[in-house]
Amino acid sequence: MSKPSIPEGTRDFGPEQVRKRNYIFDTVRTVFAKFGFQPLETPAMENLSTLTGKYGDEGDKLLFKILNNGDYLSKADEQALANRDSNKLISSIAKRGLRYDLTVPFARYVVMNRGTLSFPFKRYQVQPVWRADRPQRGRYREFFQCDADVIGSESLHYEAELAQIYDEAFQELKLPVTIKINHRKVLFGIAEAAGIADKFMDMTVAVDKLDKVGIEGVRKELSERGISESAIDTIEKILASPDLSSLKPVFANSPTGLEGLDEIEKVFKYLNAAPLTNEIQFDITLARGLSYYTGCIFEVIASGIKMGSIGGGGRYADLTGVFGVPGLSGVGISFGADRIYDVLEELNLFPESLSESVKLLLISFDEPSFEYAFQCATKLRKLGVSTEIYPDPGKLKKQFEYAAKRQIPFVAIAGESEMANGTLNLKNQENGEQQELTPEKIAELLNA
RNA sequence: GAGGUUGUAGCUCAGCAGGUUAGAGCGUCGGAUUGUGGUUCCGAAGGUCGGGGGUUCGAGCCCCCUCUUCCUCCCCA
Repeated sequence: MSKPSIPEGTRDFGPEQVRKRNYIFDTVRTVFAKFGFQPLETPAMENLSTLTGKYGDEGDKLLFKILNNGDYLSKADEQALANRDSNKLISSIAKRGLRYDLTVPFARYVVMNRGTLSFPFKRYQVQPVWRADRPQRGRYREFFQCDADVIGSESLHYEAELAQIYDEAFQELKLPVTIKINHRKVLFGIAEAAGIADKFMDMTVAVDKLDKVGIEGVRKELSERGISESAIDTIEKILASPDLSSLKPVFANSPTGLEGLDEIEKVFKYLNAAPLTNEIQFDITLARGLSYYTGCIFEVIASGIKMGSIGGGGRYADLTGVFGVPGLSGVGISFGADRIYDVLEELNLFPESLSESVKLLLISFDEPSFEYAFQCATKLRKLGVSTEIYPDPGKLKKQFEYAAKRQIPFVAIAGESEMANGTLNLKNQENGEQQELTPEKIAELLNA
């Protein structure tokens, strides 16, 4: 028997970690609810047909597939098996997969329940997703996303509201961030202005790396992707003027690009009326999520720390279309809870109060006083005090040490004299003050 | 998925061209202290040296495979 282990890229969460994670989830959920989003949960596994083809070729590779139950090989594609063609074999031996994000399952849900939903439908969802990526810092194979999406409206004020949600949530978490915004039509506008609309994808992938590899790196990659020198020069010129108004003349011949600029301007107009705490900036190099985004796109970066994006989102004009219901435009954002956790931990931003679990520990000397303490514990819990009783009566030193290690703020001694008086000797572990009180008085004091 | 990297006590790490019973600090447990904690002192427990195979008289150390960690690419939260 070998030592037990857990799969690559997964983690256990101890009591302290769960408390901290819940702090993030609760914060985000509260903000979502305040903006009128309703909770939704979907299964960990989806039919593979729901998931494949939604995230691009890369995404399909990163999907976890679930092997069919039973004698799955009896129904396997003989030819694919003989040819060792894994890709072709999959559909015949796996019909389900683990969810890769929350947006596609949401779209699937909307389509299945379109008859009963009233639009625009706003939902939030906090659940784990799985990706067969190679794990790294801030990158896990199982991680939680906290999504808020609204489907069934093209109103740009939702883009502004989602930016406000980011702003408010990170303000609550005391984590300074930069919210980046761009528009896929603006990206398309660049390609159009450079006369390489057919190479739009290649251009976007390259341009996205500007802050990482610099302009020379981008030029090199554009060139490698078969884009002409003159087009590259145009692109460079556009990238060098990443100001909304200065882009308008450049996009004179790109109606799509102008449309994108207009939409971003409108979002900014809404936001100007109610300034955000965190910085929001237009970033013309921001690409992300090419699979289904069509309008505004967002990304959130934590300030002052090296970590990938901790949030992202955007508008997808027709995600439900692939499930047979076209014409429903949606927009949504996602919080990467695990990365936010890592950042908060590294910057020491979790509140102290999270470590406090039980408020009171009862300790005793012998069987009679233990029985008395047990009764007191029952009474105190009824009065709303989270109480624990030390299981082995006897040496006080040991029991006090337990309280100290567990960081329990109050200890109450149940001894002979206390038993006689119907009281407990309550000690404040922080300042050492001690007083003899009835359980009722103690509850009153600790609940205050 | 490609390349690199890491793995010794619960935790952080030592370890000698390959040479007998693998060490330290912290933590844990017991005692000094039989109604009072995070200090001090004393003592103890705890290791298939990630796992499997190989080379060797002999492997924690060398070779192969595998798992895991972190990193770069890809991509993303």
